[in-house]
Amino acid sequence: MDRRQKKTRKAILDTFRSLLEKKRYDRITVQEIIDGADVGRSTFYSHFETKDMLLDALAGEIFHHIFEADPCPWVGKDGELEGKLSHILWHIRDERENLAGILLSDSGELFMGYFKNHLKDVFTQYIDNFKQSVPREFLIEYLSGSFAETVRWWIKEGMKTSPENVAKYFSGMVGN
Amino acid sequence: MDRRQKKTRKAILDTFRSLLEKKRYDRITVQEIIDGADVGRSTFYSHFETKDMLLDALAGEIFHHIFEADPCPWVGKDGELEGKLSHILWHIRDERENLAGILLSDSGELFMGYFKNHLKDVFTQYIDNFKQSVPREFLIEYLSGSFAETVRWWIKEGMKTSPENVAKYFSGMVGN
DNA sequence: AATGATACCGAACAATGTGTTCGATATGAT
DNA sequence: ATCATATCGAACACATTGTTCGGTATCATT
Repeated sequence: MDRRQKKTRKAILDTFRSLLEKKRYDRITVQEIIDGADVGRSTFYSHFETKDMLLDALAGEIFHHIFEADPCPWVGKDGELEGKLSHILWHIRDERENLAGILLSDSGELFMGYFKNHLKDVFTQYIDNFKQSVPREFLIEYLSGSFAETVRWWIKEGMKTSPENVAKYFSGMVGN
Repeated sequence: MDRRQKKTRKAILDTFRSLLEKKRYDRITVQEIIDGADVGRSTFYSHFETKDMLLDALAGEIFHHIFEADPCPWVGKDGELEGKLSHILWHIRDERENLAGILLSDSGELFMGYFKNHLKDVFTQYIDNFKQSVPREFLIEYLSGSFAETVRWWIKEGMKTSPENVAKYFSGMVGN
Protein backbone atom coordinates (compact mmCIF):
# COMPACT_ATOMS: atom_id res chain seq x y z
CA MET A 1 0.00 0.00 0.00
CA ASP A 2 1.26 3.42 -0.93
CA ARG A 3 2.74 5.43 1.91
CA ARG A 4 0.48 8.33 1.01
CA GLN A 5 -2.60 6.20 1.28
CA LYS A 6 -1.57 4.80 4.62
CA LYS A 7 -0.86 8.27 5.91
CA THR A 8 -4.17 9.81 4.90
CA ARG A 9 -6.13 6.77 5.95
CA LYS A 10 -4.56 6.91 9.37
CA ALA A 11 -5.13 10.65 9.62
CA ILE A 12 -8.80 10.24 8.79
CA LEU A 13 -9.34 7.32 11.16
CA ASP A 14 -7.49 9.05 13.99
CA THR A 15 -9.44 12.25 13.57
CA PHE A 16 -12.68 10.34 13.38
CA ARG A 17 -11.82 8.42 16.50
CA SER A 18 -11.04 11.51 18.49
CA LEU A 19 -14.20 13.22 17.25
CA LEU A 20 -16.23 10.24 18.39
CA GLU A 21 -14.99 10.75 21.91
CA LYS A 22 -16.26 14.32 21.85
CA LYS A 23 -19.61 14.07 20.12
CA ARG A 24 -22.24 11.71 18.83
CA TYR A 25 -21.62 9.84 15.62
CA ASP A 26 -24.52 11.33 13.74
CA ARG A 27 -23.53 14.91 14.59
CA ILE A 28 -20.06 14.47 13.17
CA THR A 29 -19.75 15.88 9.66
CA VAL A 30 -17.41 14.92 6.90
CA GLN A 31 -16.29 18.51 6.94
CA GLU A 32 -15.03 18.22 10.51
CA ILE A 33 -13.21 15.03 9.67
CA ILE A 34 -11.36 16.39 6.67
CA ASP A 35 -10.58 19.61 8.50
CA GLY A 36 -9.18 17.67 11.43
CA ALA A 37 -7.27 15.26 9.25
CA ASP A 38 -6.16 18.13 7.01
CA VAL A 39 -7.22 16.26 3.93
CA GLY A 40 -8.96 17.28 0.74
CA ARG A 41 -12.62 16.60 0.34
CA SER A 42 -12.23 14.41 -2.71
CA THR A 43 -9.48 12.49 -0.99
CA PHE A 44 -11.82 11.50 1.79
CA TYR A 45 -14.37 10.15 -0.64
CA SER A 46 -11.72 8.23 -2.53
CA HIS A 47 -10.95 6.37 0.68
CA PHE A 48 -14.44 5.92 2.12
CA GLU A 49 -17.68 5.93 0.17
CA THR A 50 -19.72 6.83 3.20
CA LYS A 51 -19.42 7.96 6.77
CA ASP A 52 -20.99 4.63 7.68
CA MET A 53 -18.20 2.79 5.91
CA LEU A 54 -15.68 4.84 7.81
CA LEU A 55 -17.40 3.67 10.96
CA ASP A 56 -17.22 0.08 9.78
CA ALA A 57 -13.55 0.48 9.04
CA LEU A 58 -12.80 1.93 12.45
CA ALA A 59 -14.81 -0.74 14.25
CA GLY A 60 -13.09 -3.35 12.14
CA GLU A 61 -9.63 -2.12 13.08
CA ILE A 62 -10.47 -1.90 16.75
CA PHE A 63 -12.01 -5.32 17.09
CA HIS A 64 -9.64 -7.05 14.74
CA HIS A 65 -6.88 -7.13 17.30
CA ILE A 66 -9.23 -8.47 19.91
CA PHE A 67 -10.93 -11.22 17.99
CA GLU A 68 -8.78 -12.13 15.01
CA ALA A 69 -5.47 -12.02 16.82
CA ASP A 70 -3.34 -15.09 17.02
CA PRO A 71 -3.73 -17.31 20.04
CA CYS A 72 -1.48 -16.14 22.82
CA PRO A 73 0.93 -18.18 24.85
CA TRP A 74 0.12 -16.48 28.11
CA VAL A 75 -3.41 -17.77 28.15
CA GLY A 76 -3.73 -21.44 28.81
CA LYS A 77 -6.54 -23.78 28.01
CA ASP A 78 -8.25 -22.41 24.95
CA GLY A 79 -10.70 -25.20 24.36
CA GLU A 80 -13.12 -24.09 27.03
CA LEU A 81 -15.38 -21.10 26.95
CA GLU A 82 -13.99 -19.54 30.09
CA GLY A 83 -10.49 -19.81 28.69
CA LYS A 84 -11.55 -18.19 25.46
CA LEU A 85 -13.28 -15.35 27.27
CA SER A 86 -10.26 -14.81 29.44
CA HIS A 87 -8.18 -14.73 26.27
CA ILE A 88 -10.44 -12.06 24.79
CA LEU A 89 -10.27 -10.04 27.98
CA TRP A 90 -6.50 -10.00 27.80
CA HIS A 91 -6.62 -8.54 24.34
CA ILE A 92 -9.21 -6.03 25.46
CA ARG A 93 -6.92 -4.87 28.19
CA ASP A 94 -4.14 -4.42 25.68
CA GLU A 95 -6.42 -2.19 23.65
CA ARG A 96 -7.89 -0.30 26.53
CA GLU A 97 -6.73 3.14 25.38
CA ASN A 98 -8.43 2.55 22.07
CA LEU A 99 -11.55 1.00 23.53
CA ALA A 100 -12.27 2.98 26.65
CA GLY A 101 -12.79 6.34 25.02
CA ILE A 102 -15.11 4.91 22.44
CA LEU A 103 -17.16 2.37 24.37
CA LEU A 104 -17.89 4.96 27.05
CA SER A 105 -18.63 7.77 24.60
CA ASP A 106 -21.99 9.04 23.41
CA SER A 107 -21.68 6.67 20.48
CA GLY A 108 -20.80 3.79 22.73
CA GLU A 109 -23.98 1.90 21.93
CA LEU A 110 -22.95 1.84 18.32
CA PHE A 111 -19.71 0.08 19.12
CA MET A 112 -21.41 -2.17 21.61
CA GLY A 113 -23.38 -3.38 18.60
CA TYR A 114 -20.23 -4.29 16.71
CA PHE A 115 -18.79 -5.82 19.85
CA LYS A 116 -21.84 -7.99 20.41
CA ASN A 117 -21.73 -9.22 16.84
CA HIS A 118 -18.19 -10.46 17.27
CA LEU A 119 -19.11 -12.05 20.56
CA LYS A 120 -22.04 -13.79 18.95
CA ASP A 121 -19.62 -15.57 16.65
CA VAL A 122 -17.54 -16.65 19.60
CA PHE A 123 -20.44 -17.97 21.64
CA THR A 124 -21.85 -19.67 18.57
CA GLN A 125 -18.67 -21.69 18.39
CA TYR A 126 -18.49 -22.59 22.04
CA ILE A 127 -22.11 -23.09 22.92
CA ASP A 128 -22.53 -26.69 21.86
CA ASN A 129 -21.02 -27.84 25.11
CA PHE A 130 -24.09 -26.66 26.97
CA LYS A 131 -27.24 -28.57 27.47
CA GLN A 132 -29.81 -26.26 26.07
CA SER A 133 -32.81 -25.86 28.29
CA VAL A 134 -33.42 -22.56 26.48
CA PRO A 135 -33.43 -21.82 22.75
CA ARG A 136 -29.90 -21.74 21.39
CA GLU A 137 -30.42 -18.48 19.51
CA PHE A 138 -31.62 -16.70 22.59
CA LEU A 139 -28.83 -18.09 24.71
CA ILE A 140 -26.27 -16.71 22.28
CA GLU A 141 -27.96 -13.34 22.11
CA TYR A 142 -28.26 -13.23 25.87
CA LEU A 143 -24.68 -14.22 26.61
CA SER A 144 -23.26 -11.80 24.04
CA GLY A 145 -25.24 -8.93 25.50
CA SER A 146 -24.36 -9.82 29.04
CA PHE A 147 -20.69 -10.25 28.36
CA ALA A 148 -20.48 -7.02 26.42
CA GLU A 149 -22.17 -5.22 29.28
CA THR A 150 -19.78 -6.82 31.72
CA VAL A 151 -16.80 -5.67 29.71
CA ARG A 152 -18.11 -2.14 29.52
CA TRP A 153 -18.46 -2.11 33.28
CA TRP A 154 -14.98 -3.54 33.62
CA ILE A 155 -13.55 -0.78 31.50
CA LYS A 156 -15.54 1.89 33.29
CA GLU A 157 -14.23 0.65 36.61
CA GLY A 158 -10.65 1.00 35.43
CA MET A 159 -9.96 -2.70 34.86
CA LYS A 160 -8.98 -3.32 38.43
CA THR A 161 -9.98 -6.94 38.29
CA SER A 162 -7.80 -9.40 36.39
CA PRO A 163 -9.07 -10.84 33.11
CA GLU A 164 -9.25 -14.31 34.61
CA ASN A 165 -11.35 -13.11 37.49
CA VAL A 166 -13.72 -11.21 35.23
CA ALA A 167 -14.19 -14.37 33.20
CA LYS A 168 -14.87 -16.39 36.35
CA TYR A 169 -17.04 -13.59 37.59
CA PHE A 170 -19.09 -13.71 34.43
CA SER A 171 -19.34 -17.47 34.44
CA GLY A 172 -20.64 -17.33 37.96
CA MET A 173 -23.11 -14.66 37.00
CA VAL A 174 -24.74 -16.57 34.20
CA GLY A 175 -24.77 -19.78 36.18
CA ASN A 176 -24.12 -23.20 34.65
CA MET B 1 -54.88 21.09 24.96
CA ASP B 2 -56.15 22.43 21.68
CA ARG B 3 -57.65 19.87 19.32
CA ARG B 4 -55.46 21.15 16.54
CA GLN B 5 -52.33 20.66 18.59
CA LYS B 6 -53.31 17.15 19.52
CA LYS B 7 -54.05 16.33 15.91
CA THR B 8 -50.77 17.61 14.50
CA ARG B 9 -48.75 16.19 17.35
CA LYS B 10 -50.28 12.80 16.74
CA ALA B 11 -49.77 13.07 13.00
CA ILE B 12 -46.11 13.89 13.49
CA LEU B 13 -45.50 11.16 16.04
CA ASP B 14 -47.34 8.55 13.97
CA THR B 15 -45.43 9.43 10.83
CA PHE B 16 -42.17 9.42 12.71
CA ARG B 17 -42.97 6.05 14.21
CA SER B 18 -43.75 4.49 10.87
CA LEU B 19 -40.63 6.00 9.33
CA LEU B 20 -38.55 4.49 12.10
CA GLU B 21 -39.75 1.05 11.11
CA LYS B 22 -38.53 1.63 7.58
CA LYS B 23 -35.20 3.35 8.04
CA ARG B 24 -32.56 4.33 10.53
CA TYR B 25 -33.18 7.27 12.82
CA ASP B 26 -30.32 9.36 11.58
CA ARG B 27 -31.34 8.99 7.94
CA ILE B 28 -34.82 10.30 8.62
CA THR B 29 -35.18 13.96 7.70
CA VAL B 30 -37.55 16.54 9.07
CA GLN B 31 -38.67 16.98 5.49
CA GLU B 32 -39.91 13.41 5.30
CA ILE B 33 -41.71 13.75 8.58
CA ILE B 34 -43.62 16.89 7.67
CA ASP B 35 -44.40 15.52 4.23
CA GLY B 36 -45.77 12.33 5.73
CA ALA B 37 -47.67 14.12 8.45
CA ASP B 38 -48.84 16.73 5.95
CA VAL B 39 -47.81 19.53 8.23
CA GLY B 40 -46.14 22.86 7.63
CA ARG B 41 -42.46 23.20 8.34
CA SER B 42 -42.88 25.93 10.92
CA THR B 43 -45.59 23.89 12.61
CA PHE B 44 -43.19 21.05 13.18
CA TYR B 45 -40.66 23.31 14.82
CA SER B 46 -43.32 24.86 17.01
CA HIS B 47 -43.99 21.41 18.42
CA PHE B 48 -40.48 20.00 18.63
CA GLU B 49 -37.27 21.96 18.85
CA THR B 50 -35.21 19.12 17.50
CA LYS B 51 -35.48 15.73 15.90
CA ASP B 52 -33.87 14.41 19.06
CA MET B 53 -36.65 15.87 21.16
CA LEU B 54 -39.18 14.22 18.90
CA LEU B 55 -37.40 10.97 19.61
CA ASP B 56 -37.54 11.66 23.33
CA ALA B 57 -41.23 12.39 23.07
CA LEU B 58 -41.94 9.18 21.20
CA ALA B 59 -39.88 7.07 23.55
CA GLY B 60 -41.59 8.78 26.45
CA GLU B 61 -45.04 7.95 25.15
CA ILE B 62 -44.16 4.36 24.42
CA PHE B 63 -42.55 3.59 27.74
CA HIS B 64 -44.94 5.64 29.82
CA HIS B 65 -47.65 3.05 29.58
CA ILE B 66 -45.24 0.32 30.51
CA PHE B 67 -43.52 1.88 33.48
CA GLU B 68 -45.69 4.68 34.81
CA ALA B 69 -49.01 2.85 34.50
CA ASP B 70 -51.10 2.21 37.56
CA PRO B 71 -50.64 -1.09 39.34
CA CYS B 72 -52.87 -3.71 37.79
CA PRO B 73 -55.22 -6.05 39.56
CA TRP B 74 -54.37 -9.04 37.41
CA VAL B 75 -50.84 -9.20 38.64
CA GLY B 76 -50.44 -10.32 42.20
CA LYS B 77 -47.59 -9.78 44.60
CA ASP B 78 -45.94 -6.54 43.62
CA GLY B 79 -43.47 -6.29 46.43
CA GLU B 80 -41.04 -8.76 44.97
CA LEU B 81 -38.83 -8.28 41.99
CA GLU B 82 -40.19 -11.19 40.03
CA GLY B 83 -43.72 -9.90 40.54
CA LYS B 84 -42.72 -6.46 39.37
CA LEU B 85 -41.00 -7.83 36.27
CA SER B 86 -44.01 -9.95 35.48
CA HIS B 87 -46.12 -6.83 35.85
CA ILE B 88 -43.94 -4.97 33.39
CA LEU B 89 -44.09 -7.85 30.96
CA TRP B 90 -47.86 -7.72 31.00
CA HIS B 91 -47.80 -4.09 30.01
CA ILE B 92 -45.24 -4.81 27.34
CA ARG B 93 -47.51 -7.42 25.85
CA ASP B 94 -50.32 -4.89 25.79
CA GLU B 95 -48.09 -2.56 23.82
CA ARG B 96 -46.62 -5.15 21.52
CA GLU B 97 -47.86 -3.57 18.31
CA ASN B 98 -46.20 -0.31 19.31
CA LEU B 99 -43.04 -1.93 20.60
CA ALA B 100 -42.29 -4.75 18.20
CA GLY B 101 -41.86 -2.65 15.09
CA ILE B 102 -39.55 -0.27 16.85
CA LEU B 103 -37.44 -2.50 19.07
CA LEU B 104 -36.69 -4.78 16.14
CA SER B 105 -36.03 -1.97 13.66
CA ASP B 106 -32.71 -0.56 12.54
CA SER B 107 -33.03 2.01 15.29
CA GLY B 108 -33.83 -0.65 17.85
CA GLU B 109 -30.64 -0.06 19.79
CA LEU B 110 -31.72 3.51 20.35
CA PHE B 111 -34.92 2.43 22.02
CA MET B 112 -33.16 -0.31 23.90
CA GLY B 113 -31.22 2.53 25.47
CA TYR B 114 -34.37 4.23 26.66
CA PHE B 115 -35.73 0.89 27.77
CA LYS B 116 -32.65 0.09 29.80
CA ASN B 117 -32.78 3.46 31.52
CA HIS B 118 -36.31 2.83 32.71
CA LEU B 119 -35.33 -0.65 33.85
CA LYS B 120 -32.40 0.76 35.75
CA ASP B 121 -34.82 2.76 37.86
CA VAL B 122 -36.84 -0.34 38.56
CA PHE B 123 -33.89 -2.49 39.54
CA THR B 124 -32.50 0.34 41.62
CA GLN B 125 -35.66 0.20 43.70
CA TYR B 126 -35.78 -3.54 44.09
CA ILE B 127 -32.15 -4.43 44.41
CA ASP B 128 -31.68 -3.82 48.13
CA ASN B 129 -33.15 -7.21 48.87
CA PHE B 130 -30.08 -8.86 47.43
CA LYS B 131 -26.89 -9.55 49.21
CA GLN B 132 -24.35 -7.87 47.05
CA SER B 133 -21.34 -9.96 46.31
CA VAL B 134 -20.82 -7.73 43.28
CA PRO B 135 -20.84 -3.93 43.05
CA ARG B 136 -24.40 -2.62 43.18
CA GLU B 137 -23.97 -0.30 40.22
CA PHE B 138 -22.74 -3.09 38.02
CA LEU B 139 -25.48 -5.41 39.15
CA ILE B 140 -28.10 -2.88 38.14
CA GLU B 141 -26.45 -2.24 34.80
CA TYR B 142 -26.10 -5.93 34.17
CA LEU B 143 -29.64 -6.84 35.10
CA SER B 144 -31.13 -4.01 33.07
CA GLY B 145 -29.20 -5.01 30.01
CA SER B 146 -30.00 -8.67 30.41
CA PHE B 147 -33.67 -8.11 30.99
CA ALA B 148 -33.95 -5.74 28.03
CA GLU B 149 -32.26 -8.33 25.86
CA THR B 150 -34.59 -11.00 27.14
CA VAL B 151 -37.61 -8.90 26.31
CA ARG B 152 -36.35 -8.22 22.83
CA TRP B 153 -35.96 -11.93 22.30
CA TRP B 154 -39.44 -12.51 23.70
CA ILE B 155 -40.92 -10.04 21.27
CA LYS B 156 -38.95 -11.44 18.36
CA GLU B 157 -40.21 -14.91 19.16
CA GLY B 158 -43.80 -13.74 19.01
CA MET B 159 -44.43 -13.68 22.75
CA LYS B 160 -45.37 -17.32 22.89
CA THR B 161 -44.30 -17.65 26.49
CA SER B 162 -46.46 -16.16 29.21
CA PRO B 163 -45.20 -13.09 31.07
CA GLU B 164 -44.95 -15.04 34.30
CA ASN B 165 -42.83 -17.70 32.68
CA VAL B 166 -40.54 -15.15 31.09
CA ALA B 167 -40.05 -13.58 34.48
CA LYS B 168 -39.29 -16.96 36.02
CA TYR B 169 -37.13 -17.79 33.06
CA PHE B 170 -35.13 -14.63 33.60
CA SER B 171 -34.83 -15.14 37.32
CA GLY B 172 -33.48 -18.59 36.67
CA MET B 173 -31.05 -17.24 34.12
CA VAL B 174 -29.45 -14.67 36.38
CA GLY B 175 -29.31 -17.06 39.31
CA ASN B 176 -30.05 -16.04 42.91
C1' DA C 1 18.25 10.64 -11.62
C1' DA C 2 14.58 10.27 -14.83
C1' DT C 3 10.08 8.53 -15.78
C1' DG C 4 5.58 7.16 -15.49
C1' DA C 5 1.85 6.17 -12.33
C1' DT C 6 -1.18 7.73 -8.98
C1' DA C 7 -2.57 9.95 -4.71
C1' DC C 8 -3.60 14.28 -3.38
C1' DC C 9 -5.32 19.12 -3.59
C1' DG C 10 -8.78 22.63 -3.99
C1' DA C 11 -12.15 24.91 -6.07
C1' DA C 12 -16.51 24.67 -7.90
C1' DC C 13 -21.13 22.45 -8.52
C1' DA C 14 -25.99 21.08 -7.89
C1' DA C 15 -28.80 19.02 -4.70
C1' DT C 16 -30.69 18.49 -0.35
C1' DG C 17 -31.60 19.55 4.45
C1' DT C 18 -31.86 22.87 8.41
C1' DG C 19 -33.91 26.19 11.33
C1' DT C 20 -36.08 30.77 11.31
C1' DT C 21 -39.21 34.53 10.08
C1' DC C 22 -43.62 36.61 8.86
C1' DG C 23 -48.09 37.84 7.22
C1' DA C 24 -52.30 35.51 5.92
C1' DT C 25 -55.70 32.03 6.92
C1' DA C 26 -58.32 28.72 9.36
C1' DT C 27 -59.89 26.67 13.41
C1' DG C 28 -60.28 26.52 18.14
C1' DA C 29 -62.37 28.06 22.85
C1' DT C 30 -65.58 31.16 25.27
C1' DA D 1 -69.79 36.62 17.47
C1' DT D 2 -65.36 37.48 19.15
C1' DC D 3 -60.88 36.88 20.27
C1' DA D 4 -56.97 33.91 20.66
C1' DT D 5 -53.93 30.98 18.53
C1' DA D 6 -52.47 26.98 15.67
C1' DT D 7 -51.38 26.29 11.20
C1' DC D 8 -49.95 27.40 6.60
C1' DG D 9 -46.64 28.39 3.04
C1' DA D 10 -43.32 30.87 1.10
C1' DA D 11 -38.95 32.76 1.52
C1' DC D 12 -34.52 33.11 3.73
C1' DA D 13 -29.49 32.30 4.82
C1' DC D 14 -26.80 28.70 5.88
C1' DA D 15 -24.60 24.06 6.24
C1' DT D 16 -23.65 19.45 4.42
C1' DT D 17 -23.26 16.23 0.90
C1' DG D 18 -21.18 13.85 -2.89
C1' DT D 19 -19.12 14.62 -7.47
C1' DT D 20 -16.07 16.48 -11.00
C1' DC D 21 -11.76 18.01 -12.96
C1' DG D 22 -7.32 20.06 -14.01
C1' DG D 23 -3.12 20.88 -11.68
C1' DT D 24 0.49 19.45 -8.31
C1' DA D 25 3.16 16.58 -5.42
C1' DT D 26 4.75 12.18 -4.06
C1' DC D 27 5.59 7.49 -4.83
C1' DA D 28 7.69 3.13 -6.94
C1' DT D 29 10.71 1.51 -10.55
C1' DT D 30 14.39 1.38 -13.63
